Amino acid sequence: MSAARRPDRDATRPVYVISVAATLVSAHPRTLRIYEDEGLVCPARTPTNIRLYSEEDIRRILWIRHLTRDRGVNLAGVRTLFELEERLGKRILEALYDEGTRGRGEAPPEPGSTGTPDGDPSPGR
Amino acid sequence: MSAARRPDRDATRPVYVISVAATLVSAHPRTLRIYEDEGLVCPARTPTNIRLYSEEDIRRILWIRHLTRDRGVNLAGVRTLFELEERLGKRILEALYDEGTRGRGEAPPEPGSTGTPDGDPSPGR
DNA sequence: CTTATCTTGACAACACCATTGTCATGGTTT
DNA sequence: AAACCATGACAATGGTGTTGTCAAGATAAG
Repeated sequence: MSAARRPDRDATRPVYVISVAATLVSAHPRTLRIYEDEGLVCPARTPTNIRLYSEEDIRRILWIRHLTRDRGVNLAGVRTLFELEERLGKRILEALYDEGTRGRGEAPPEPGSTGTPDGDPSPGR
Repeated sequence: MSAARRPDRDATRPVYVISVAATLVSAHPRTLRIYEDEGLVCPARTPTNIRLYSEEDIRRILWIRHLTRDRGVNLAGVRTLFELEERLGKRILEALYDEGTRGRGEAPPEPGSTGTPDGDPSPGR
């Protein structure tokens, strides 16, 4: 217990540099910078301007990858969905997964496929 | 029993053939057929298989036009947004509009009641 | 110091998508 | 008969997503 009081395990703590983050989400570092330019993810920076991604950032990117690759949504659509979620203050995206897994075996929750232990990109383990 | 609410003014009543509907939303009839193929709109059909669009269909198409043209969302994104809205059973898309109007005390969603002849949820045209 | 990795910015290739448009053949409406 | 609709096919245009590279400079770690 008391894991919630350990900042070194905080999901918001920035830890991964861009090359590691890119590996975690099976994307090119170039792609991650584009996501940032598009305002879809905002990794922290070291005092010397180096990007550091947190676990939350990774999960957010995995959502982007799922929406774009599995559902064919473009970045503008992802931005709209994120904006909607923030505006409603709810995890509305989870509703998409309930449908995907229950409706039919169309979209299994497995966006990553390069040995990533994380099979669930939904924010909220 | 019949016509208790003047069905001739029901927003769900199919009235417009495709050429008229296309004019109303400033799109090509070809585009409207694509929307239907993509499952984004489902106009009624006459017994002889002619498409007839209702006011609700028109408004739905205007949402598609707004999302695609003004926000750059692709059809897959529109489908996801519609799916999310249907799954949550709320008019979540209206939350996107508050951003454009910047009005906090916007008119509350009033489902089921189409008392106003024109709610005009469509983008400024 | 040397090496590897990071930064921004630009350029580009590849495949895919949205929209409009046309053509053809045939059914429907007026 | 004329005008419209249905389906299906084909294509052109412009845009997007992703990856990739090259450059020049800053930073981290050996």
